[in-house]
Amino acid sequence: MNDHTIINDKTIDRRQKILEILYLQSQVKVNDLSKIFNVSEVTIRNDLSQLEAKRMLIKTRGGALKSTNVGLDPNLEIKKNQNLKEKQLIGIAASKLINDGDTIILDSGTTTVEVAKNLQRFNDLTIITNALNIVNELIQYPNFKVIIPGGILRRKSLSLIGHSAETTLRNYYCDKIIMGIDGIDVKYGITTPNIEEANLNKTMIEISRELIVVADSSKFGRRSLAFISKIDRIKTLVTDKKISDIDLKKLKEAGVHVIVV
Amino acid sequence: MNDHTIINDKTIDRRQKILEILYLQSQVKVNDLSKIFNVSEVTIRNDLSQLEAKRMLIKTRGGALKSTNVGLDPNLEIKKNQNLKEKQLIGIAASKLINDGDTIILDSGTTTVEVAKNLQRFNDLTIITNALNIVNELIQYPNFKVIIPGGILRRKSLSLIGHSAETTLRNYYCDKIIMGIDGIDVKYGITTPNIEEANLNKTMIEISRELIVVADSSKFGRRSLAFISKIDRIKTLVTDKKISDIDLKKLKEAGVHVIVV
DNA sequence: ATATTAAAACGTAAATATTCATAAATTATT
DNA sequence: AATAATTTATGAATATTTACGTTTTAATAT
Repeated sequence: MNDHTIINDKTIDRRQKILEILYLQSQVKVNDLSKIFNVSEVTIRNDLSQLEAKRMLIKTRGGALKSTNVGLDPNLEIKKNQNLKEKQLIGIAASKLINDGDTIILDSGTTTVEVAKNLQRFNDLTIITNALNIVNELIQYPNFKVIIPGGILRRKSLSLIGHSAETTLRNYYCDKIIMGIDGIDVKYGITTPNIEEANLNKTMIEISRELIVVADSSKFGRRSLAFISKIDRIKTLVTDKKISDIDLKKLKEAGVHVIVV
Repeated sequence: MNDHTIINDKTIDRRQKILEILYLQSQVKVNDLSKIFNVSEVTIRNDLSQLEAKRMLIKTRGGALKSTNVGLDPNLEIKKNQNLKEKQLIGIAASKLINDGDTIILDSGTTTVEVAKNLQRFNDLTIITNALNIVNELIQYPNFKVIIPGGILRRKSLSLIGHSAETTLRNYYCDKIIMGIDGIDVKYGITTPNIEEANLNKTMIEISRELIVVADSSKFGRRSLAFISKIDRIKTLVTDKKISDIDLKKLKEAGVHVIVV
């Protein structure tokens, strides 16, 4: 496959790269890796054994395959980017639903970050967000008014939650809310794993005229702990083309405008 | 680890340079650094351990990698920062004024960031801050309760200001506020260039039992636009040894406890 | 189909090299 | 003199390669 060698004497770094290659190509071979990193095959086997012991891959004869339960390991940055391309397309499409002058809420989440990255064309937006990684993106737009309701830091989602956040939010009324969610089920509605986050989301929806949901197709059929809203409250849903025909049909029946990218 | 470690100039310089090299090259090796700085590998390993404890890098066998910082803007750390060495020493000294269990306000500013970097030894702190770069540091301490009053983003200081911030703040009462300022004059008091920021600072002082000011010596004799407080409200001031004897004398006469690093 | 066989991949162990953690001794620094 | 910072020294842990015998695979002959 690839002849040229990467010079690298860092064991940990090599193992990280092995994982990256594995995630790009779904499988790796011992002899390939040996050539790529310019180390003996025994070393590569040793690497694969170590990684297998940490359940980050499954060894096979001649190489290794992706682990099935990698999703359980929160440290894997790689997984975060798995549907990145879909999320980027969704982000671009969702940004087109915004008009200059709008007041919008940008909810926390990796998909909504992609929306925040695509706001260059606007001159005048007021954006309310409780997610610090969204704020980080918004800093680049010098003219936007950025309002952070505040609250108690939730590290896992880098968002601010709690009673005071909800109280502050009720002082505002918005044109649109763009919300990322953890699960969407055409029957049960949209859900998220954290109860407090769900409460905040409910408040956000209440103070917004229009609910836009961004969700890649992997979120469909998934049902998380905390309920946020029924499907028919959604005005527009932006997702990718891997959505099933059945889901698509049911969404349209519920009056949801679906944009597929 | 020692709670009362005082770090000298050379060490701080070397560690800062290690970080700079790390950010330029994405990885550093123990043996390279040992040659570059002409110190033993044990010293370098010690440096890397200290920096890892502050979540500024990740140690690997043979060296270190960039921290997979989940925070907001890791590259800003290396940004040019005047009097950095003094501020680092002030930050370490000021952190010793905090007790486990305290509720404190950490104001925005480059010196207060240095305080936030030195809170490893605490198990239980509640920290109220309106500065996003401070929050960025606080993310690393999993047990601290971090409260952000919220407000409108002021990009220049990465802080949140406005009426709602002040309203929310008045719900709290704190043991200590650690405040960074722009100017301090023994006659006129402490000042800052932004009026809204000054208003917020006044509120912060009102809800705090104890005012601690951190200010490197370059701030003395400087008078900014907006007044924050008189000198005698300050309980403790932490500054560096370039402070003049006259200033030092007058501060002590006003009842301010001065810590010189 | 079944047996045979060569190539590929494997595991294991021994030898070597690196890197590490630790503690005691030494050298600044205050 | 006391505290920090650093170095030296040492044994432990980890990483890597080479070597060698075994197992698996897959192609070929029976």
